[in-house]
Amino acid sequence: MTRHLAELIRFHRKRSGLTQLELAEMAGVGKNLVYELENGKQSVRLDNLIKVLQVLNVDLDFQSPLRDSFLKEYTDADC
Amino acid sequence: MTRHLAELIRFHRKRSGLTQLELAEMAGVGKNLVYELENGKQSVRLDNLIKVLQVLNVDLDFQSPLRDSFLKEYTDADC
DNA sequence: TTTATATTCTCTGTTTAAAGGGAAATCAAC
DNA sequence: GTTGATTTCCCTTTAAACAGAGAATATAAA
Repeated sequence: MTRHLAELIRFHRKRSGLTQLELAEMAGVGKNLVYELENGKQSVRLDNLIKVLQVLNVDLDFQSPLRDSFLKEYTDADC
Repeated sequence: MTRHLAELIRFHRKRSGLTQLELAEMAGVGKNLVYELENGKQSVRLDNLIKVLQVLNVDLDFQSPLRDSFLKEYTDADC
């Protein structure tokens, strides 16, 4: 799953014609972090990951197996 | 966006009938981390976030605006 | 009310992510 | 081959994430 993330980042970076260093600078993170992201490091900080993904125009979202219809009605209640 | 994440975690935790402490123990993280997640802390570690989301049966995925058809043909090439 | 439970929010020590530098290794084009 | 660019991987330092404990503040039920 994070192997997938690593490949995704490298894929989109290359597709954007950026080097690791360029991506790092655009994202405002260190060059080593981009290298580590592309090599499957799990324990990166979420905010740094998001900064990198934003440069690549990739956004992450959260999937629940619950039906939308159920979530909606559940949310309309208090909770 | 991370405000959204915070609410999402709290929502699914409550829906699961878990306390912050119980969720933390099931996920193998500290109780403070769950509290911080539910209060929008951005700089959490990705692996810890994933552990919490797994307990709640929420998975995260990555969305690219590129058409799947384009991605497929692009992947079939080298890159 | 009282009691129990949950959450909020502090503090402290340990661990480690991250940055920056640098050098070897890999890759590319010429 | 040579050259230049990129990536890999090392090191050191600094900042901060994290865990765990505890206390104060809700929250809710009896």
